[in-house]
Amino acid sequence: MIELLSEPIRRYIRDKRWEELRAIQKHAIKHIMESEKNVILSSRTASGKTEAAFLPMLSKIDFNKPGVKILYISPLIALINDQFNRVEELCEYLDLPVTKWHGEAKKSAKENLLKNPDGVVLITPESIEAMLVNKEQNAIKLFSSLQFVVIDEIHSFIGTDRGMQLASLLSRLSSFHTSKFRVIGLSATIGAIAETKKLTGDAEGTTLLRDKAPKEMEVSFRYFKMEGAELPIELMKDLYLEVKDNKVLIFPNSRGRAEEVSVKLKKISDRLKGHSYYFSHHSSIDRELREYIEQFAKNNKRYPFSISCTSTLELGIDIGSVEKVVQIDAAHSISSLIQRVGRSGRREGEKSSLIFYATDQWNLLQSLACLLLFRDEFIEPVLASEKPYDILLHQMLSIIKQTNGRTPQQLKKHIKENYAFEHIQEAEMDDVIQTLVEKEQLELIGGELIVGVEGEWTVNNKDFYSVFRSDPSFKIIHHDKTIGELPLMSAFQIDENILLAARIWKILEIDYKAKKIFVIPAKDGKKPMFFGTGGEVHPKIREKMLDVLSCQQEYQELNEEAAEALRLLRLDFKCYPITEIATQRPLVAKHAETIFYSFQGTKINKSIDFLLRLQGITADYNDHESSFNFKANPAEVKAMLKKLKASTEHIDSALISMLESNPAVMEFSKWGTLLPLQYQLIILKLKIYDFTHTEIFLSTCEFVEAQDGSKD
DNA sequence: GACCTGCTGCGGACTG
Repeated sequence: MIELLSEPIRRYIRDKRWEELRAIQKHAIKHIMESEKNVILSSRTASGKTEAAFLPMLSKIDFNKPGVKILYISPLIALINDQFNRVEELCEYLDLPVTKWHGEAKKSAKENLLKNPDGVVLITPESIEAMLVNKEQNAIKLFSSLQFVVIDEIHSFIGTDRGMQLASLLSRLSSFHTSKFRVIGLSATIGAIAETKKLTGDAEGTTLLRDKAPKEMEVSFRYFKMEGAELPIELMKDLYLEVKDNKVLIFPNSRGRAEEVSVKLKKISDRLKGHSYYFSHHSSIDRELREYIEQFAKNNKRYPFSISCTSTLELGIDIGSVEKVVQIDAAHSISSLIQRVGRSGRREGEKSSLIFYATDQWNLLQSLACLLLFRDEFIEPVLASEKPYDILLHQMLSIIKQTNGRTPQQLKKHIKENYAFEHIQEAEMDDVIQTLVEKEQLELIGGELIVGVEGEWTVNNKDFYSVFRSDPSFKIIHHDKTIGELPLMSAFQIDENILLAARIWKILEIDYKAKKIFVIPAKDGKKPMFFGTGGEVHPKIREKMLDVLSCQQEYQELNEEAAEALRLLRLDFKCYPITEIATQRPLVAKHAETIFYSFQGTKINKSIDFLLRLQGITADYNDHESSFNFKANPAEVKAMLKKLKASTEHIDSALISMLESNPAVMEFSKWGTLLPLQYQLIILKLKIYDFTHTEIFLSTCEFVEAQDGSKD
């Protein structure tokens, strides 16, 4: 395969003394060198995907064409900085310049590139947006003869607003071109092949190359029942013994819990004279501090460490030799579990090691279901929206600013040529333009649309370039040093203690105007509170949970306490015999109450909850257990649930009045709040609810009641 | 019962 590569690249491989190319690299070289198609490369983390893409790309590019040759797009700045060194080392063999272009990159480097556009540019989607909006000329100068576009961690864009924005940006970049650039996508997990291919703009012209070679994995489950709000001390002691001599990542699912874990481990370690390398890593921790932790984990070979983190350490930079991954309570998705497991045993021949801690029966069941689906190679399928009206609105504003004004016809022509919006009709574009004019985001003057009075505020704000929302927060400061940022909330009080960056702090002073909180170290404290919107669990996970509950299979990975917890939960459901996992659901009568276990995904549960409220029926809905608790007998509950199906025709008007009375409902979509109500409705029904599958579920659902009749 | 991501241009003060 090496003979296909250019001489300088072969020299690079010789100098690196690689004995052999990896499987994904061989395939990538063949496909990139010998065809003109787009390519998606999928193989597990640390399998050399970056080289798999760059070795053949750099062999194939035409050096005689002017401008930047390869545009590498990454979802994270940290990843750009990490990849820069690898790509630069490779490009030195070709005398090809490599430039970082993101918000924190040096301005001088960007100016150099503009003077002499060439080589490889590493960029974020938001920086592309900013360049198009503010300096279209720069974008033309740099990017009008691109030969390759690389999208790293491509799965993180699929099915998201940011992915739609990226598709639109690629389409806008390609309009500067006379010839086509090829797209190369890189990922460790591909759950939605068709959607991933679509992101390139040419699904048919895209080949997926996948190396599925599995990694050996050791798994164990532990069970420690949590009473109250804090993790059980027994769990912490067990966890301490597990982590004290190893390099470990701990995923406890929330920032508050991450702080609780690192503070408590540190305390135990202090008492037992263990090491002190216990850290927390999440978005509220100051960037410099996070980088220090990443560098420590990456460069240190000798010392054990434990980093208690959120999804900040799921993607991106290689933090080196992690020996164990600990998951406390169920991960919210399989794809996230895959990324987390992939963080350990990254060296060739090393095993991955994964320990699950569950703090209640339902979390145990969900974790087990996730592991089984993971082994079945199931990944949540993600569907990109065919009608991303909110992203359309944002891109319309962006195009008008970029072009200094366009007639409505010209604007619509841009949109029609943009593959991100291929399913949106002209009449729908007219509606969005009209609402932008009504809200003075745009203004129609002399037949031309320009940025309106309100629009000036929108497009000239630095928050314009992203499609995701960011909330205001307070800086936490100790001795002029920023430790991190916490979301704005009234609960902050002087003398109160908070946990942040694996330490306890006492609040000295709050400066509301400057949004700063001054702190000093303290001895004891509580978790910081964070606000979230609630996780979304896929229906397949819930179905698997019901499957595990209904069968008699025993699992080697469960320790004694975990096995006992599962046995007891199975016992609770023993008299509700389920044989059809797809349709049968338990209806549990208890005293004067009846509990309906839907074993459905979060969207369907939310839809059922909404329909119940619409009927004026009160039921206590708990997504964690996927249950609805009614103050009624089973016969009444059955009748109520069957009747729900009939109420679906009133959904739209009910949702519209909800949007009218409470516009905050739409805040999950940054640009959606500017849309006309009927379009807000469509986005709401797609992103938060799923009435279509709810209706199917309710009409096929068979309620299973207690068989022995002994349950009252 | 959630998590994460990104950022221009300009004026003015300051540093070497």
